[in-house]
Amino acid sequence: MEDVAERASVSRALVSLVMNNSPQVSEEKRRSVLRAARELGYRPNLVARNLAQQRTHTIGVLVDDLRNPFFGEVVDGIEAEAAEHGFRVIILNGHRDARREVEAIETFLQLQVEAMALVGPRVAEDDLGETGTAAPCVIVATGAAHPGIDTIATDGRRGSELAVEHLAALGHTRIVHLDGGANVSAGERRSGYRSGMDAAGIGHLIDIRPAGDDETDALAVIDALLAESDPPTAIFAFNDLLAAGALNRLDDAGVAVPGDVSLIGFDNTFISALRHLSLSTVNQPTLAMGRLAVETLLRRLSDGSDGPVHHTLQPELVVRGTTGPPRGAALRPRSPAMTGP
Amino acid sequence: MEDVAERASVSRALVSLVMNNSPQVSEEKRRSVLRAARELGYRPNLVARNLAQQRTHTIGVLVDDLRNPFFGEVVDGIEAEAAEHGFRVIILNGHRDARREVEAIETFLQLQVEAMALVGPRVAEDDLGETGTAAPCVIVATGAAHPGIDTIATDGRRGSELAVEHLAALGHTRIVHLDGGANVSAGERRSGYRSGMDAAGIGHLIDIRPAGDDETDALAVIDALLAESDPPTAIFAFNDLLAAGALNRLDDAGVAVPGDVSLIGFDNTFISALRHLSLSTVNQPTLAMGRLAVETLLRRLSDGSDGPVHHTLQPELVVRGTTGPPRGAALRPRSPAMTGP
DNA sequence: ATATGGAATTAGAGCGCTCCAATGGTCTAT
DNA sequence: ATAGACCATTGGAGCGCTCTAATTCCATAT
Repeated sequence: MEDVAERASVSRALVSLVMNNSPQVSEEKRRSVLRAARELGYRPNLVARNLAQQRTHTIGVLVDDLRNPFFGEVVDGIEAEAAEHGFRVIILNGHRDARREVEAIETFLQLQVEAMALVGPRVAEDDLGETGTAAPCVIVATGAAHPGIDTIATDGRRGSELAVEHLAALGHTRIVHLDGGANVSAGERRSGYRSGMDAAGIGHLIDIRPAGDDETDALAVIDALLAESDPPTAIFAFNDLLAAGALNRLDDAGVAVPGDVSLIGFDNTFISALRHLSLSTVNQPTLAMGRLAVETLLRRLSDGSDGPVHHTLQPELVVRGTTGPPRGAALRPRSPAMTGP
Repeated sequence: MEDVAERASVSRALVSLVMNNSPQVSEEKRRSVLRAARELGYRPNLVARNLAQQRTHTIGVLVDDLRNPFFGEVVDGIEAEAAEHGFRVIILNGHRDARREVEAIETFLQLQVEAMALVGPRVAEDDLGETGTAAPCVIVATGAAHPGIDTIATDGRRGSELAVEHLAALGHTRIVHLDGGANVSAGERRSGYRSGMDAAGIGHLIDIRPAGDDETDALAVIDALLAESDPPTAIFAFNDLLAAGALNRLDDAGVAVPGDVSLIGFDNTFISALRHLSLSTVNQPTLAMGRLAVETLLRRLSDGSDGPVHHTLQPELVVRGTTGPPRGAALRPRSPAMTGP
């Protein structure tokens, strides 16, 4: 910078003004500074600038798992919105591990990010400690478990209800839920399953099986289900990956989907849209979630307003090829109105 | 830091030594500094440290597309290796767009990263300009197109040959290649397809159809193929996503896979492993690629050695459920030795 | 001519840290 | 007792930039 100033025969301060394209610098000097900069291959040092400004214009984004396309979509939304407001985004990987998440958050703070978005974190609110308050922080996609922090989430309860309603409307009653296990969103979806079953008048048939959130987690549960004397006619899986795993296993076992058993997932990742899988599922508005996350952070940044804000977006049912009426449903009346001879 | 020093009644310099856990500080002072730091909630400012040290211990990783699980796996390898060598990794998203990639690289340089790994970049070598030299830089997964820069890649040519060999050995001759289009790796895989066909003695049947690198890119091509009078008995797709799209379409059209047509992809993403798709494919050692990328960068960092290095890893054939002998192959001799009555 | 205001430019302190050279202290060898 | 070696500790300059307040310059008003 020194060199640029000298070559353009101006002061360092002027170079700074030009680099931040301040309006109050004469066209003439601006040109000569820019030329000098180009000739010298000058590149502003953001580290120094950040230190001097005491601002980084940076939002830290913690992603639970880079392999899960769902998170990629949310991050796309975050980046788009951040860019529109002059913020840069840097991404750190949580590796599906609460400990590494805490490390990543600490790194963000040391790097002086101005705000953080945690996408699908696994860390419990208590383990966040004062960390959550050291900079504005929003949790995306795993809302319910974090009452004390701003959150953006799809209504997992409602989403589950939609899934169950759909299955019940098709005539299913033996509907099993493959539970998300340790995943933070599991509780919410489970409770939605419960209330959905109750609402459909089949609360006495509630049947929850611990599984997980990964395609491999489905194998054992499906095997167990198939071995039972009265296997379910429909399965509601915690998420798409789990559903995909279940589909594998059902297929292996020669069980027709949706002929013998209907299957529905959650998330509407592009995987479920692959027509060969053609998985019925519940959509989360990923892009909107990302954008809303940034809006929320910016609001916190401008006014240090009060209590935590929880945004809940509405899920949507996506019916594809893995759900249908139970075998023999055509013979059974589906509603009282159709009971006649 | 000032405050911590005062509270522990030592100098600022000593606090610095403790924070970098230098060995030459007495146990007593160390303790009291750490206690003071804890009590004050002191957190070192990495921005300041980076500026003072003129080092950031950071590697910038540019990812082509956060939605593609393949890249996530490579990044996992990069992070693991980087961490072992005391480097932090920050990730920027290229959004499948060469312009945004160049911006991201510029950002990395301004942020003073010490090295960069570009994972699956779309930018051409020429458009990188002096950028590639401003810091050690390695290109991962799209080797062939960048002769002037260090690269880590799977041998796409060999991988394609493996795929074609496999199909030919099953008895296929009408093998069509769905080309990757604008994707930088397309050329290499195409040429492997060619040489594979030649080697199998069916060079005269070479048939390349422009498609793309995304599941949606397959639709039109498959429709066109099926409408022809002599449709292929086997398809080799540029990558798994494209293959998945093709599978969708074939399925829709009532074409049995592998009964009527065999299908093989490239990348071995977890999608292909979903047993319901059960896509035969060519594996790339993603983790190893990531680790090797970092090793290469570190080597450049330590000795400013000479010309560009190109690491080529070996691909592996992964046979799953979408490839089999062509219909009626049992009736046709597969090799001269079996021609007898 | 002198004062007044505004715009363009600059000097210089300061951001939070590291690192060098210098300091004081303790120990051993002469 | 003195020199030398060695250790823990410290002062202060400096990393590359920004930002405030001060300065210069010019046009306009008095």
